[in-house]
Amino acid sequence: MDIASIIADTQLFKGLPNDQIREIAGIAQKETVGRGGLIFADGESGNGFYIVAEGKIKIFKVSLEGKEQILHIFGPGEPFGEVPVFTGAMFPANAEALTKSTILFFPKSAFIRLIEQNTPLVLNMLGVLSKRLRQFTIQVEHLSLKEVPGRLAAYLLLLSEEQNGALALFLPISKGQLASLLGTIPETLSRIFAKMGEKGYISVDGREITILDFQGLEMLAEDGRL
Amino acid sequence: MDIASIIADTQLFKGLPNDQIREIAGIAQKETVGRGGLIFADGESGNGFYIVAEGKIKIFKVSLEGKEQILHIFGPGEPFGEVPVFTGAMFPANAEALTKSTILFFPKSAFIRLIEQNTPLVLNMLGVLSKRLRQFTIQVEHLSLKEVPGRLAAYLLLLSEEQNGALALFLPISKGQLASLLGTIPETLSRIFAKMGEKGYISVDGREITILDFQGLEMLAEDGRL
DNA sequence: GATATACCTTGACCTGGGTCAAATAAATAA
DNA sequence: TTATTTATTTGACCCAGGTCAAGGTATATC
Repeated sequence: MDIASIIADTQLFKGLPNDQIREIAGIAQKETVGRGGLIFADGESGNGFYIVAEGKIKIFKVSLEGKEQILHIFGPGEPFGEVPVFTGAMFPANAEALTKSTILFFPKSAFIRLIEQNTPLVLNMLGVLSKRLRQFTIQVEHLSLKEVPGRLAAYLLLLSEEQNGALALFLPISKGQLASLLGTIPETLSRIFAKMGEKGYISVDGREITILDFQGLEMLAEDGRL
Repeated sequence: MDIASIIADTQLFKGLPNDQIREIAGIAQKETVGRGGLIFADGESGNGFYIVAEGKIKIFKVSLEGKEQILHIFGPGEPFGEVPVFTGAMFPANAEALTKSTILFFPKSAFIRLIEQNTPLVLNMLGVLSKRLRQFTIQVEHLSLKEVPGRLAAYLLLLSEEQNGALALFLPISKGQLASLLGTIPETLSRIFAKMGEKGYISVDGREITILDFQGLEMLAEDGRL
């Protein structure tokens, strides 16, 4: 698959005329990373940003004790690592491939040159950043205003929504990764999955989750006591 | 003070030519809010964004049980409420004046028109959003990877840095607000202030904090055990 | 200056969820 | 398949920090 057709249906570049797309594709460099491969590290200086072409990339922080907190998991079409491009500062987190992945790298200088001539692109970029900002709002809200069962319930409802209302869900990431994404640890997540099963909210079979009590889950996500 | 001179030295509009500034000032509406006044509420649709001219505005979420989590506190020159302008979605949080404040409102339609003609403005806007994104990265990191003493230490160091290295600090917000900003409650914050005093890191007298052991605070902010 | 209204502190107590350890179960490699 | 690594679950235990309750101290209003 060539670069132009990959980027043509990303949030960031959609709606741009074909010649623009080709121009942008011209500055992108395709790269491959193996599972577990580090793409950039917290504190490194960035001279460009990325878009996922294939695979899954996690953005995360690590504490001194080695505990990890996932900030985002990005899939095909999603940009990441843009912060240094517009602030000049360092990457604020780490990026690592969760699976063997193909990514596109957009060098800062060439991209800034493009952006200076093109307003729809710029509005897309603003839209992407704003959406991400809103996601963070929700993440902070969950971390400090909800308990872990509430966060898990909210996550499952989000998954269901993404799969247009399906009740049979398949976790897109491992339970260990999910624990980190929810700001907890695998042991705790495991216990909560078990308890949500016992109480009849869901049934769990490996990565396959079936929602048995949608309304109940919604209540759990809201006021959170399991 | 007229609108043009207020906005001329904001992050967002600095560096723009004078006639541009005047044009932008033309679309802004000055408003006044009393202490405790609500500017917008979580879930409301936004048809514009704001810049603080005078006073202090807190952006926050509230849980069903009424616990509040401050996401940001913005002062003069700082924009807020921009997310709906670029996503079309609702405000993701509440905004309330902490003190009697003057704010400028920029209607969405007029602002989008401006942005479409002007690239330095657009790059400023991208810079502002990116910086805020980085702040959220840090906030999530603190909430899930640090304990409360570490967060407080990091906050005090940030304050010191903002007051170019001063060791005698004055809290810009009440301790209750600070508790919410750090993702905890006043009781816990109070105890931690007391303990940090006993251990000789700081001395506390109302809102006046003096840093006695800068290095110690840095260690506390890093690996966090008090 | 008195009275009301925040704001802050301290104590006693409890619980969500973390740590440590060990047993399975899956997944990947050989 | 078998071996080996990696992911998940379960149990026993513990502690940071939350809740509830009671004073204490500013700050504002009349």
